[in-house]
Amino acid sequence: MAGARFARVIVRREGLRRPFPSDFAGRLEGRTLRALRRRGKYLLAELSSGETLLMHLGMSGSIRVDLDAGATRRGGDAGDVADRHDHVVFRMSSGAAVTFNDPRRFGVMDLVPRGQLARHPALGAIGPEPLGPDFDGGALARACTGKRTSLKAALLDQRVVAGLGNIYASEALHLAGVSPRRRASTMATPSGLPRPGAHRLAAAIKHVLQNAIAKASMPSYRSSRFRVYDREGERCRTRRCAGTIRRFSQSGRSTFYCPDCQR
DNA sequence: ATTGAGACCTGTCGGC
DNA sequence: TGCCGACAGGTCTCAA
Repeated sequence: MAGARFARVIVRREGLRRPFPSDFAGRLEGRTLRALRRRGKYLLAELSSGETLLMHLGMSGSIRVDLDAGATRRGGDAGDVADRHDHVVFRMSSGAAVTFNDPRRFGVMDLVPRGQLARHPALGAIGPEPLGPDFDGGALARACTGKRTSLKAALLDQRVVAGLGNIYASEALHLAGVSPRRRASTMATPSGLPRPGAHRLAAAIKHVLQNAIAKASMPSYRSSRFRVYDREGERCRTRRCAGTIRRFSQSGRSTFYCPDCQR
Protein backbone atom coordinates (compact mmCIF):
# COMPACT_ATOMS: atom_id res chain seq x y z
CA MET A 1 0.00 0.00 0.00
CA ALA A 2 2.85 2.37 0.78
CA GLY A 3 3.33 4.78 -2.08
CA ALA A 4 0.04 3.82 -3.72
CA ARG A 5 -3.10 5.91 -4.02
CA PHE A 6 -6.56 4.93 -2.76
CA ALA A 7 -8.33 4.58 -6.11
CA ARG A 8 -11.62 3.43 -4.63
CA VAL A 9 -12.83 2.67 -1.12
CA ILE A 10 -15.80 0.35 -0.78
CA VAL A 11 -17.62 0.40 2.55
CA ARG A 12 -19.92 -2.59 2.86
CA ARG A 13 -21.11 -1.90 6.38
CA GLU A 14 -21.44 1.36 8.27
CA GLY A 15 -18.95 0.81 11.04
CA LEU A 16 -17.41 -1.85 13.24
CA ARG A 17 -17.38 -1.33 17.00
CA ARG A 18 -18.20 2.29 16.26
CA PRO A 19 -19.49 3.99 13.13
CA PHE A 20 -16.87 4.99 10.59
CA PRO A 21 -15.95 8.69 10.60
CA SER A 22 -17.97 11.01 8.37
CA ASP A 23 -17.23 10.81 4.66
CA PHE A 24 -14.81 7.93 5.32
CA ALA A 25 -14.41 6.82 1.71
CA GLY A 26 -14.30 10.40 0.42
CA ARG A 27 -11.45 11.37 2.74
CA LEU A 28 -9.41 8.39 1.53
CA GLU A 29 -10.08 8.30 -2.20
CA GLY A 30 -7.46 10.14 -4.22
CA ARG A 31 -4.99 10.30 -1.31
CA THR A 32 -1.65 8.59 -1.37
CA LEU A 33 -0.64 6.33 1.49
CA ARG A 34 2.74 7.73 2.43
CA ALA A 35 3.81 5.27 5.14
CA LEU A 36 2.52 2.49 7.35
CA ARG A 37 3.40 2.28 11.02
CA ARG A 38 2.28 0.35 14.08
CA ARG A 39 1.76 1.57 17.63
CA GLY A 40 0.69 -1.05 20.15
CA LYS A 41 -2.10 -2.97 18.47
CA TYR A 42 -2.96 -0.08 16.16
CA LEU A 43 -1.98 0.05 12.51
CA LEU A 44 -1.41 3.62 11.30
CA ALA A 45 -1.41 4.76 7.69
CA GLU A 46 -0.14 8.28 7.00
CA LEU A 47 -2.02 9.92 4.16
CA SER A 48 -0.99 12.65 1.74
CA SER A 49 -3.84 14.76 3.13
CA GLY A 50 -2.11 14.90 6.51
CA GLU A 51 -4.72 12.67 8.10
CA THR A 52 -3.90 9.28 9.59
CA LEU A 53 -5.96 6.19 8.96
CA LEU A 54 -6.04 4.25 12.23
CA MET A 55 -7.00 0.57 12.24
CA HIS A 56 -7.35 -2.13 14.89
CA LEU A 57 -8.18 -5.77 14.22
CA GLY A 58 -10.03 -6.33 17.48
CA MET A 59 -10.26 -10.01 18.35
CA SER A 60 -11.29 -11.51 15.04
CA GLY A 61 -10.12 -9.07 12.38
CA SER A 62 -7.80 -9.79 9.49
CA ILE A 63 -6.55 -8.04 6.37
CA ARG A 64 -6.41 -9.84 3.06
CA VAL A 65 -4.27 -8.58 0.22
CA ASP A 66 -4.88 -9.42 -3.39
CA LEU A 67 -1.89 -7.93 -5.18
CA ASP A 68 -3.33 -8.15 -8.65
CA ALA A 69 -7.03 -7.59 -8.13
CA GLY A 70 -7.18 -5.11 -11.01
CA ALA A 71 -6.26 -7.72 -13.58
CA THR A 72 -8.28 -10.64 -12.23
CA ARG A 73 -11.38 -8.70 -11.30
CA ARG A 74 -14.52 -9.79 -13.02
CA GLY A 75 -16.88 -6.90 -12.51
CA GLY A 76 -17.24 -7.22 -8.75
CA ASP A 77 -16.44 -4.07 -6.82
CA ALA A 78 -14.82 -6.06 -4.05
CA GLY A 79 -12.25 -7.66 -6.29
CA ASP A 80 -12.12 -11.33 -5.39
CA VAL A 81 -14.92 -13.32 -3.79
CA ALA A 82 -16.55 -11.32 -0.99
CA ASP A 83 -17.13 -12.84 2.41
CA ARG A 84 -20.04 -11.59 4.45
CA HIS A 85 -17.58 -10.16 6.97
CA ASP A 86 -15.56 -8.19 4.40
CA HIS A 87 -16.45 -4.75 5.73
CA VAL A 88 -14.08 -2.44 3.85
CA VAL A 89 -12.14 -2.86 0.61
CA PHE A 90 -9.34 -0.51 -0.42
CA ARG A 91 -8.63 -0.63 -4.13
CA MET A 92 -5.18 0.84 -4.62
CA SER A 93 -3.71 2.52 -7.71
CA SER A 94 -1.16 -0.32 -7.82
CA GLY A 95 -3.95 -2.76 -8.66
CA ALA A 96 -3.95 -4.31 -5.19
CA ALA A 97 -7.17 -4.86 -3.26
CA VAL A 98 -6.82 -4.74 0.53
CA THR A 99 -9.81 -6.18 2.37
CA PHE A 100 -10.62 -5.68 6.04
CA ASN A 101 -12.53 -8.70 7.35
CA ASP A 102 -13.85 -8.88 10.91
CA PRO A 103 -16.59 -11.38 11.87
CA ARG A 104 -16.97 -10.14 15.40
CA ARG A 105 -16.74 -6.45 14.52
CA PHE A 106 -14.65 -5.55 17.53
CA GLY A 107 -12.20 -3.82 15.19
CA VAL A 108 -11.76 -0.09 14.67
CA MET A 109 -11.24 2.21 11.71
CA ASP A 110 -10.84 5.91 12.23
CA LEU A 111 -9.42 8.96 10.52
CA VAL A 112 -7.37 11.27 12.69
CA PRO A 113 -6.73 14.86 11.56
CA ARG A 114 -3.18 16.14 11.24
CA GLY A 115 -1.47 16.60 14.59
CA GLN A 116 -4.26 14.97 16.57
CA LEU A 117 -2.77 11.49 16.98
CA ALA A 118 -1.34 12.17 20.43
CA ARG A 119 -4.77 13.38 21.52
CA HIS A 120 -6.60 10.37 20.11
CA PRO A 121 -8.24 8.48 22.99
CA ALA A 122 -6.69 5.21 21.88
CA LEU A 123 -3.15 6.51 21.62
CA GLY A 124 -2.97 9.45 23.99
CA ALA A 125 -2.09 7.49 27.12
CA ILE A 126 -0.58 4.41 25.51
CA GLY A 127 2.56 3.02 27.15
CA PRO A 128 6.00 2.27 25.73
CA GLU A 129 6.63 -0.18 22.91
CA PRO A 130 7.84 -3.38 24.60
CA LEU A 131 10.52 -3.96 21.94
CA GLY A 132 11.63 -0.34 21.92
CA PRO A 133 14.49 1.28 23.82
CA ASP A 134 12.20 2.89 26.43
CA PHE A 135 10.95 -0.35 27.90
CA ASP A 136 12.89 -2.19 30.60
CA GLY A 137 12.51 -3.30 34.21
CA GLY A 138 12.76 0.28 35.40
CA ALA A 139 9.99 1.47 33.09
CA LEU A 140 7.79 -1.45 34.07
CA ALA A 141 8.31 -0.85 37.77
CA ARG A 142 7.55 2.85 37.39
CA ALA A 143 4.33 2.12 35.51
CA CYS A 144 3.28 -0.35 38.23
CA THR A 145 4.09 1.87 41.19
CA GLY A 146 1.08 2.27 43.42
CA LYS A 147 -1.10 -0.06 41.36
CA ARG A 148 -3.23 -2.21 43.64
CA THR A 149 -4.46 -4.43 40.84
CA SER A 150 -2.89 -7.77 39.86
CA LEU A 151 0.19 -7.95 37.66
CA LYS A 152 -1.76 -9.80 35.00
CA ALA A 153 -4.36 -7.02 34.83
CA ALA A 154 -1.57 -4.43 34.77
CA LEU A 155 0.09 -6.10 31.77
CA LEU A 156 -3.20 -5.96 29.89
CA ASP A 157 -3.46 -2.24 30.62
CA GLN A 158 -2.14 -0.63 27.42
CA ARG A 159 -0.93 2.38 29.44
CA VAL A 160 1.59 0.18 31.25
CA VAL A 161 3.04 -1.40 28.13
CA ALA A 162 1.65 -1.25 24.59
CA GLY A 163 0.52 -4.26 22.65
CA LEU A 164 0.39 -7.13 25.13
CA GLY A 165 -2.77 -9.21 25.00
CA ASN A 166 -4.25 -11.96 27.09
CA ILE A 167 -2.12 -14.76 25.67
CA TYR A 168 1.28 -13.09 25.91
CA ALA A 169 0.57 -11.59 29.32
CA SER A 170 0.20 -15.14 30.68
CA GLU A 171 3.17 -16.35 28.65
CA ALA A 172 5.51 -13.61 29.84
CA LEU A 173 4.55 -14.08 33.50
CA HIS A 174 5.30 -17.77 33.23
CA LEU A 175 8.67 -17.25 31.54
CA ALA A 176 9.60 -14.74 34.24
CA GLY A 177 8.47 -17.09 37.02
CA VAL A 178 6.19 -14.41 38.42
CA SER A 179 2.68 -15.06 39.68
CA PRO A 180 -0.17 -13.37 37.80
CA ARG A 181 -1.86 -12.85 41.17
CA ARG A 182 0.92 -10.70 42.54
CA ARG A 183 0.04 -7.11 43.19
CA ALA A 184 1.42 -4.88 40.44
CA SER A 185 2.92 -2.46 42.95
CA THR A 186 5.34 -5.17 44.13
CA MET A 187 7.40 -4.62 40.96
CA ALA A 188 8.92 -1.59 42.66
CA THR A 189 10.34 -0.78 46.07
CA PRO A 190 8.53 1.93 48.04
CA SER A 191 10.98 4.45 46.62
CA GLY A 192 10.13 3.38 43.07
CA LEU A 193 13.21 1.30 42.27
CA PRO A 194 12.68 -1.89 40.27
CA ARG A 195 12.74 -5.20 42.11
CA PRO A 196 14.44 -8.19 40.42
CA GLY A 197 11.09 -9.51 39.24
CA ALA A 198 10.54 -6.36 37.18
CA HIS A 199 13.74 -6.93 35.21
CA ARG A 200 12.89 -10.57 34.67
CA LEU A 201 9.35 -9.73 33.60
CA ALA A 202 10.40 -6.98 31.20
CA ALA A 203 12.98 -9.31 29.64
CA ALA A 204 10.38 -12.09 29.42
CA ILE A 205 7.91 -9.79 27.64
CA LYS A 206 10.53 -8.93 25.02
CA HIS A 207 11.52 -12.55 24.62
CA VAL A 208 7.98 -13.86 24.27
CA LEU A 209 7.02 -11.22 21.69
CA GLN A 210 10.20 -11.61 19.62
CA ASN A 211 9.68 -15.34 19.62
CA ALA A 212 6.04 -15.00 18.54
CA ILE A 213 6.97 -12.64 15.70
CA ALA A 214 9.75 -14.95 14.51
CA LYS A 215 7.40 -17.91 14.46
CA ALA A 216 4.56 -16.01 12.80
CA SER A 217 6.84 -15.18 9.89
CA MET A 218 7.65 -18.85 9.25
CA PRO A 219 5.30 -20.07 6.52
CA SER A 220 5.45 -23.67 7.72
CA TYR A 221 4.63 -22.76 11.28
CA ARG A 222 1.34 -24.33 12.35
CA SER A 223 0.18 -24.95 15.90
CA SER A 224 1.56 -22.53 18.44
CA ARG A 225 3.09 -24.27 21.39
CA PHE A 226 2.37 -21.94 24.22
CA ARG A 227 4.02 -22.29 27.60
CA VAL A 228 0.75 -22.01 29.53
CA TYR A 229 -2.03 -20.48 27.43
CA ASP A 230 -4.91 -22.93 26.83
CA ARG A 231 -2.96 -25.71 28.56
CA GLU A 232 -5.07 -26.17 31.70
CA GLY A 233 -4.39 -29.53 33.33
CA GLU A 234 -1.24 -30.17 31.29
CA ARG A 235 2.32 -30.40 32.59
CA CYS A 236 4.42 -27.31 33.13
CA ARG A 237 7.17 -27.04 30.52
CA THR A 238 9.67 -25.40 32.86
CA ARG A 239 12.74 -27.61 33.36
CA ARG A 240 12.58 -29.63 36.56
CA CYS A 241 9.11 -28.33 37.40
CA ALA A 242 6.48 -31.01 38.00
CA GLY A 243 3.63 -28.51 38.20
CA THR A 244 0.28 -28.61 36.44
CA ILE A 245 -1.03 -25.61 34.52
CA ARG A 246 -4.04 -24.00 36.16
CA ARG A 247 -6.59 -21.59 34.82
CA PHE A 248 -8.64 -18.97 36.62
CA SER A 249 -10.38 -15.71 35.85
CA GLN A 250 -8.91 -12.26 36.47
CA SER A 251 -11.02 -9.21 35.67
CA GLY A 252 -13.09 -11.30 33.32
CA ARG A 253 -10.20 -12.81 31.35
CA SER A 254 -8.73 -16.30 31.55
CA THR A 255 -5.30 -16.52 33.14
CA PHE A 256 -3.13 -19.63 32.78
CA TYR A 257 -0.19 -20.23 35.09
CA CYS A 258 1.88 -22.78 36.96
CA PRO A 259 1.39 -22.51 40.72
CA ASP A 260 4.68 -24.35 41.31
CA CYS A 261 7.13 -22.12 39.44
CA GLN A 262 5.40 -18.75 39.45
CA ARG A 263 5.68 -16.79 42.69
C1' DA B 1 -8.75 8.02 40.50
C1' DT B 2 -8.66 3.24 40.19
C1' DT B 3 -10.73 -1.04 39.57
C1' DG B 4 -13.63 -4.89 38.01
C1' DA B 5 -17.92 -6.26 35.77
C1' DG B 6 -20.63 -6.05 31.90
C1' DA B 7 -21.43 -4.98 27.13
C1' DC B 8 -20.41 -5.13 22.38
C1' DC B 9 -21.00 -9.18 18.15
C1' DT B 10 -20.43 -13.55 15.90
C1' DG B 11 -18.46 -18.06 15.56
C1' DT B 12 -16.97 -22.47 17.42
C1' DC B 13 -16.76 -26.23 20.37
C1' DG B 14 -18.06 -29.59 23.85
C1' DG B 15 -21.67 -31.81 26.31
C1' DC B 16 -26.08 -33.72 26.43
C1' DT C 1 -27.58 -34.94 14.35
C1' DG C 2 -29.10 -30.94 16.73
C1' DC C 3 -29.54 -27.78 20.33
C1' DC C 4 -27.56 -24.88 24.00
C1' DG C 5 -24.49 -22.78 26.90
C1' DA C 6 -19.75 -21.47 27.58
C1' DC C 7 -16.11 -19.29 25.77
C1' DA C 8 -13.00 -16.55 22.54
C1' DG C 9 -6.50 -13.41 21.10
C1' DG C 10 -9.90 -6.39 22.87
C1' DT C 11 -11.53 -2.21 24.53
C1' DC C 12 -15.02 0.93 26.20
C1' DT C 13 -18.35 2.45 29.69
C1' DC C 14 -20.18 2.54 33.97
C1' DA C 15 -20.74 2.08 38.87
C1' DA C 16 -18.64 1.06 43.21
